[in-house]
Amino acid sequence: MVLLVYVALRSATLAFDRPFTYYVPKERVPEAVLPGMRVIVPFGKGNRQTQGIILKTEESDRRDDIKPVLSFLDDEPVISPENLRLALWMREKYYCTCYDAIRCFLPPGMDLKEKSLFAAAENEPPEPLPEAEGKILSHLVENGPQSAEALSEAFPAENVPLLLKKMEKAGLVSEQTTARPTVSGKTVKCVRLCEGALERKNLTKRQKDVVEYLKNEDSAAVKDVCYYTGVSAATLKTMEKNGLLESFEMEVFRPAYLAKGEFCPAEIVLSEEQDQAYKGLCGLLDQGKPAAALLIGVTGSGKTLVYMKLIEQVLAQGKGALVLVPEIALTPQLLERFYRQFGKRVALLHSALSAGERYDEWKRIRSGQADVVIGTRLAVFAPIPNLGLVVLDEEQEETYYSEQAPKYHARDVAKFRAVQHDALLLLISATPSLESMHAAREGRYALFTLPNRYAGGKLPDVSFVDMKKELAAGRFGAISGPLYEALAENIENKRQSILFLNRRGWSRTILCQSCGATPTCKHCSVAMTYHKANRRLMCHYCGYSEPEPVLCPACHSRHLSAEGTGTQKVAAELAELFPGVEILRMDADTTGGKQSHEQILQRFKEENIPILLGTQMIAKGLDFPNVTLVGVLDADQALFSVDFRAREKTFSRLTQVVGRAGRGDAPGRAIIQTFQPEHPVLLAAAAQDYIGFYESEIAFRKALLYPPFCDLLRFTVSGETESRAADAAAALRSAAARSFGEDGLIGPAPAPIYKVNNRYRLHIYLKTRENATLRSKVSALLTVFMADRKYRGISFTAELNPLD
DNA sequence: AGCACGCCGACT
DNA sequence: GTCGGCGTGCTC
Repeated sequence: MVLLVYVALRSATLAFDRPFTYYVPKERVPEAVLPGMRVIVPFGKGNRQTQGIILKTEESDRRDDIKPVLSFLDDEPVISPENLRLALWMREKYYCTCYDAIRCFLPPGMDLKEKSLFAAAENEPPEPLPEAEGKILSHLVENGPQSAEALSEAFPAENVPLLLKKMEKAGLVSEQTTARPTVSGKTVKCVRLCEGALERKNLTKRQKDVVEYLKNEDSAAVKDVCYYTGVSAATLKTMEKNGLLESFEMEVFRPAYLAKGEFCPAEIVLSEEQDQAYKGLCGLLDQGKPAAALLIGVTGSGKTLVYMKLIEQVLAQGKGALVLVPEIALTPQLLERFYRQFGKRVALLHSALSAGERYDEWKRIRSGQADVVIGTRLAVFAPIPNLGLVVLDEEQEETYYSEQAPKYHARDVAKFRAVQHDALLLLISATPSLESMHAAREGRYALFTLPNRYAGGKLPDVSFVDMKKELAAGRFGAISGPLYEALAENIENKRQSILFLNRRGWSRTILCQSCGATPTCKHCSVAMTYHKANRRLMCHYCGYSEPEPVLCPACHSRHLSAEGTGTQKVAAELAELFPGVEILRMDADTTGGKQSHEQILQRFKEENIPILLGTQMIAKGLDFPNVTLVGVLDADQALFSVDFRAREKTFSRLTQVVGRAGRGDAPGRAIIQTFQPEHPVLLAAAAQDYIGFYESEIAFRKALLYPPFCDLLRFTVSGETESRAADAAAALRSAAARSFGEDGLIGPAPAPIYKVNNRYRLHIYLKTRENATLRSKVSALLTVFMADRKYRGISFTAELNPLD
């Protein structure tokens, strides 16, 4: 009898991702061999060592060709059996490999990357040794074990991989695989110039740029040098080798917003309305079976208090709570409140933490020391042993959807976990997603509403300015007449105003004044973003960058200007309209380096600066009592999108923005500039009429069969050659038609951003209903195409209900 | 994906 | 005669 383990491999791809069986040797084995432990196993013809996770163990007397586990990386599981089950569910739902799903549950330092080193063997080499092999051997003796890459670099003239294989067979070298963390700790790699580097001749153009940059800097982080000079890290490595640079590790410090509040819990007192919601939610909590609830509360209705009190209840029951927020950097006040109320029981998880910090928090959570976990979407995987409550604040936010594999939605994962633990899932929003509200209407979620602002605060008066009329009256500026009046009045009264550009990002680009051309990325079909800090054009899709052009690349005109969301332009206009009035700008230029969001907002609050100008990014979670005017400069931007969620997004953003005014005792007002003042979505947002918006939008979705009335499955096909990608997509469509029928099948069509990173991308959509049969058919389809040699270099992915 | 095996062309 | 090209098949 032997102990067999079924292992999910890190190096597996979707095309052959299945459990592989290994036997457990008798020696050097932990006391108990359990699912969830990491192991190193030999894989493939060459028995290259790879990491895996044990999914299942089994006693057996099988004696066929099974390989042994080489080593165990843990003496206890790093992932619980429930979470292992959740990972398997994710694999099926998100069409990712098993290990991709498991990786989500591990702190980054625990996802080990295999690295193999070659060492010279002990035994004497035979005398007639080919010259190349001799060179490598003495190099290994002198410098110790080396990776194949390092050896290739040292001997560029030789075919190193081949030689190594030969030498290994001959017993001249041995390969050792070690597992190393993929991320290092809290340090950052820096470089400085070596002495005499300035006098050195024969430098390449790139090297000269680096020297030029470092001359003034003393030392700088590698990633900064790359950013500002546009060279790659490889260039710096070469320079280090040539004695131009020296590198060292420098400690990095915690970001300021992690400053923790004092622990001084206070009794949470609820208003009658809040208390009603609270009591209802407590009822769901106590019934000992999974429950889901949707809490709708207008901005400023005190939703946070309700769930904080609920968390106290959960903790009293000896269970843990998980709170997800869309973006940690925008919620410093919330964090402070949590630390004040729950002290050391709070753990924080988000991607800006260093690997070490994340690991520390992970351990505190797993051991039960921290049982109130707050974080962004990745916190949904926190190893809370006894989960009682999961809260998704601002549940409609897109940041809960992961853009990288596995492309999960934190809401779905949270739902699964809540069911597993008999816990309560609480979704919170002023403007819930159509999906969630629909579920509430159908009775799948309990529904609670907080219709009034806390402490009697009133919603702002909202008025529209028709920009068509402004244009007709010969006013072409970004600030309309009525908005100007209102701003002037507010300045007069020493009140504060916030102006929003209703756009998503805050990028700027270069526009030629002569021919209207905009530089686009060489590798992607998108406009390059202008970065003032390094005076370069950068592509946000592939990272390519080039210096700011002097001449228009299309017509060679000298008349180039920076264009974009235009906060800068609007700021200039405001400065002209209101001479001497300070205007605080929050955009890519002002938040890039030293000044964070939080610092700008703090200045705005403390120094009572009259006007804050930014994109809608800044609308989240702000609470400034002295802000009595909110202006939206271009409300209809997003409405023109082809995306069927465009109306929903616009409504949600605008509602949020309008809610920023009048949070104190003074009444607030909002002025919305638009070319379509009669647009129903804008009218509904102005009235903060979520239900009205919901009713009309849900009718639309039903009529045209969009989610939540169907599931939208999207295949993405991409490849480096346009025609091959198109052929593959056409073939996939035919195959899809054979397995699902022609009904509801759309495409292939080029993706909205057709080319990314030199890959042409096509989409195929399928309007369907998701179930186990569909999932397995989709998996089978992907597997067939990915394994097909004809489509080498073409990638195939599938996503359910993507958000873009 | 990565790796070995295998069957054909151009070199010592 | 061998080195090495990349087509094919498999991975416990």
